[in-house]
Amino acid sequence: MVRVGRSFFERYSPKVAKELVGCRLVRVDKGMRLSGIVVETEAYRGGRDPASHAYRGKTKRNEVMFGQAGFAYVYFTMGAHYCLNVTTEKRDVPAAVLIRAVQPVEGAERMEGNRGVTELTRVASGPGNLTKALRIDMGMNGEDMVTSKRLFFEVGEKTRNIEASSRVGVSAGKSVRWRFYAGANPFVSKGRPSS
DNA sequence: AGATTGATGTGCT
DNA sequence: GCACATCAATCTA
Repeated sequence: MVRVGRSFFERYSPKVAKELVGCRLVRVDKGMRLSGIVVETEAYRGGRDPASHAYRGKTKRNEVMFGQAGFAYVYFTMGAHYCLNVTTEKRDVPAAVLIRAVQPVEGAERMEGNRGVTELTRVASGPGNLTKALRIDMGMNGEDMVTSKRLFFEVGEKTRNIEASSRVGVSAGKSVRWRFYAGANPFVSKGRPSS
C-alpha cells in the first residue's frame, strides 16, 4: 500500500479534491483498520472563497487551515456533527478539502456498529456520518495525515467518471463547482438534487 | 454579554 | 420532500 505524500496535498485545492476521489481513507482504531474509498469531496479555498471558514481571517478554530498541507482539520458544526478535512496548498494559504463520503472496504461491520445502522450505502455517506463511522473527533484535529499511524490516505485506483457540481449546503460562492464525486456511485451522499 | 449562524442528519409524511 | 433538533465559534454592540 502506497501512502499519499505531502506533495500531493500542496497543490491547487480543487485539483487535490478531484484526485482524492478513488483514494482510500484509512483509520486505524484499536489496532484495526477501518477504511473506505473516497467517493465524494469538496474543495475550499480561503481568501476569495466566501464559503470557506477562513474567509474572515485566521481564528483559533480554523488555524490548521493556514498551516502546512496534509493535516487533518476537524471541526464541530450544527451542534452535533464533526467534519473531516485535509489541508491543502502551501503554508499560509488557507485551503482544505472536505471529505463528504467514503465507500466502506475494511471493517465495514465495525463502522455499522459505530453508526447504529446496517444499510451499508449510508454508513459513511455524508460528512457527519463519515466521522462517526470512523470514530473521528476533535482529538484528530491537527493530525499529520502524511506521517500519522491512525489516520491517512492510500493511493487507490483512478476513478474515471468523476463528476463536478456546485457545493452542498453552501449559500455563498455557488458559482464554482468544487464538489467532486464518483458518478453513479450509490455511496455518494444525496446532496442537493440541483447541480 | 447576547444574538446569530451554520461545509447536517434523521425521521416522518 | 420537508421540518426540526442542537451548540460552539463567531459576530455585534
